[in-house]
Amino acid sequence: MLPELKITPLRYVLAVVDQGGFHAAARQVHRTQPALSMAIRELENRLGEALFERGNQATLTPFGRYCVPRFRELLTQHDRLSGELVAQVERQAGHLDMAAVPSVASRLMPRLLADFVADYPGIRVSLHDGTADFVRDQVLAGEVDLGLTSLGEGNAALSFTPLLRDALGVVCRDDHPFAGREAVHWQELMGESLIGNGTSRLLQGTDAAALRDHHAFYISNMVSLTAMLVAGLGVTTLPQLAFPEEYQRLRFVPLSEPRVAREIGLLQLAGRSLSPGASAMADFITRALA
Amino acid sequence: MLPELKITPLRYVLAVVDQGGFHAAARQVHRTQPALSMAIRELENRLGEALFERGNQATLTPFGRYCVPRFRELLTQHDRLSGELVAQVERQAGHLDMAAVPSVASRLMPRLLADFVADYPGIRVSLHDGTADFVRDQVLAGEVDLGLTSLGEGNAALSFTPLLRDALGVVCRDDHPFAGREAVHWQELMGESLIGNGTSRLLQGTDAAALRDHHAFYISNMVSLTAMLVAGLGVTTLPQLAFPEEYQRLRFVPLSEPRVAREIGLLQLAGRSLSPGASAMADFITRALA
DNA sequence: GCAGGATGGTAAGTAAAGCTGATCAATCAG
DNA sequence: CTGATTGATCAGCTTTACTTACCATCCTGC
Repeated sequence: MLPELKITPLRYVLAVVDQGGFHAAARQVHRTQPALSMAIRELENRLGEALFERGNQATLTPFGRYCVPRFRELLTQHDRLSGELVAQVERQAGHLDMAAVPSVASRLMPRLLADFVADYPGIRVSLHDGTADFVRDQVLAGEVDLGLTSLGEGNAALSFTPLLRDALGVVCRDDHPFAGREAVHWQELMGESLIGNGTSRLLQGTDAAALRDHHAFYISNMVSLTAMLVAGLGVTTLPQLAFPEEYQRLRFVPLSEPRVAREIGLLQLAGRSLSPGASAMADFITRALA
Repeated sequence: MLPELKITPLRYVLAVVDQGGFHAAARQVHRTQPALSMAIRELENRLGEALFERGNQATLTPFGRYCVPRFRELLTQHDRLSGELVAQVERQAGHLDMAAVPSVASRLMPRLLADFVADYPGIRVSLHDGTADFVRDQVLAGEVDLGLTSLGEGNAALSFTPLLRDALGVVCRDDHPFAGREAVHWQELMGESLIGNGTSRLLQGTDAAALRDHHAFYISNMVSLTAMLVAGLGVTTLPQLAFPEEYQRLRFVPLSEPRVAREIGLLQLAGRSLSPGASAMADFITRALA
C-alpha cells in the first residue's frame, strides 16, 4: 500500500541535484546516464509525481524540492546504520562480556587483554571472575559471551575448546623436604599433612584418588589456604596456574605420577554464534594460547 | 564500499522475528517461505555475518539481536517518509501560496477557499492580494505558486489560463441618468465628468480609447474612487467584479459598445510544474469557474 | 517405533528489474 | 552553420527476486 522506496534511486536523485546534471551524476555514482534517467523515471512513476522538470535540464519540480532534503535525511540514516554494522562486523566496534576463573583472570588475562585492546581498540571488554561453577552458570545464562575456565562435566548446551593443560603439582613451604625436588610421586604425599582445596576434585578418577580421603583440612578460600601453607601446617595440590607465585616462601613441585592436569579452555553456548566482538576475542585467545 | 541495504529484506527479518518463524513471516509479507530464506541469506552475505542461528529455528544470533532494533528504526523512518510523500501526492497534506488582484480576492476567493478546504482539509493555503503587477511579480519571483489575475502583456516565462471574462461597465450614482439603463454607449461618456482608475488601461486599443484622454481625475485607490462616485463628482468605468456592490447608492451599467472585458485567469511560471497542493488548487479553480 | 505435520533449506525455472551501448532530438557556444 | 552537450529512448543482456516442487530434520501423538 505504501510504496517501497529503494535506496539507490534516491542516491541518484541527490547526485543529479548535487552535480547539476545527469551526466555528471552518472560519473559520480559509476553508472551510465540512461541508468539514472530510467531509475529516476521509475521512482517518479512509483511516487506518482515528477521530481525533475521535463525538458528542462536537471531542474527540480516543487515536489522535487520538497523531496530532496527528505531523501537526504533517509540516506544519511541508512549510511549511518550501514557503517555501524560494518564496524561491528569488522571488529572496529562492539563489546563483549566474559568470565574466567580467578587463576586465569589474574595470571593470563592481564597480558591477553592488553594485547587484545591493542589489536581491537574499538571493542569494550568486561571481565568477571569467579569459580568454575560461576563461570559455567554465567555462560549458560547468557550473561557472558565467553568463559575461560577448566573443563567441568560435559553439558550438551555448552561447547568447550581446550587451549592449554595446567598440570597439578604439590605446593609446600621452602623448608619442606619436597622443596627443590624435580618431581613428587603421589604416594609420597600419603605421609604428609595434606590440605584439600577446591581443585582437589581433579584427583578423582586418577591413581591418586585415595589422597582425597587423606586430607587433614579442607580450605576453599585461596587466601586462607596460602596462609596455612606459609604457616607450615601442611602441603596441598594445586594446578600450576593457581600457584601463588607472589609468596616467596612457597614452592611448586610437579606431580610426576600420576600426571594430572586440568584442561583450560574457552566455554561458550553450543550451537550459538558469538557476537562479532566475542568472536574476535575467542579467535584472539585461541591464537595467543595455541 | 559501504554495503547498500535494501528495505525489503530488512522487513523480512523483522517479520521473522515478530512472527517467530519463516513460514508465519512469509504469510505476513505475502511471500513464500523460500523467498524470505533466500533474501535474508543474501542480506547476511552482504553484511558478512549471520543474523539467525543456522539449524536453530528462527533464533537470532547476538549480531542479529544487535541489528533488529536498528533495522526497525530505519524501517520506521522509511515508512514515515513514504507516507509523507504519498500524503503530498494524494493532496492530503501540503501547502500553497497564491496571489490575486483585490477584486478577485474579495469577490471570488471567499467562496472558492471555503469549498477548497472542504475538499482538501489537509492543505494549507496562503493568499496575498495586490495589483496585477504585484501578482505577476510574485509569480515570476516564485514567491507564490499561483496567481489569479487579469491578463497583462504576454511574458514568455509566464503561462496564463483564462477562466472568465469580466465585462467593463460604467459606475455611477443611483440619481445619475445612466442608472437603471440596460447599457451605455462609449460616446455617451464623452459628455460626462469621467474619473480614471487603474482599470482604465483596459480601454486602450479599443474604439473607446479616446476616453482615456477625457479623464477629469485619475484615482488609483478604490476607497477614494468610491467616495468620489458616492459624492456625485462623476462616473467611472470598472470591470463588473471590481464594482463595489456594498455601496447602495452606486449602480453598474454594462458598456454596450465597444464590449470590453478583462480576461481573468490563472497565472503560473511557464514550463514549471506546480507543487501537488498548488496543482490541486489550480484544478479546483478551473473546475469551479468552468 | 513410526506416521503426520510442523520446521527451514535447496534446486530449477521464470518474470521483471537494472544496466549498458548505441542512437536521437534539442539546446547552446563559437 | 557546425560541433559539443544536454537528457530521452530503445534493444539486448545480466542479474535479481520470486515461485513451485522437493528434501532433510525435528517434534508430537498414537
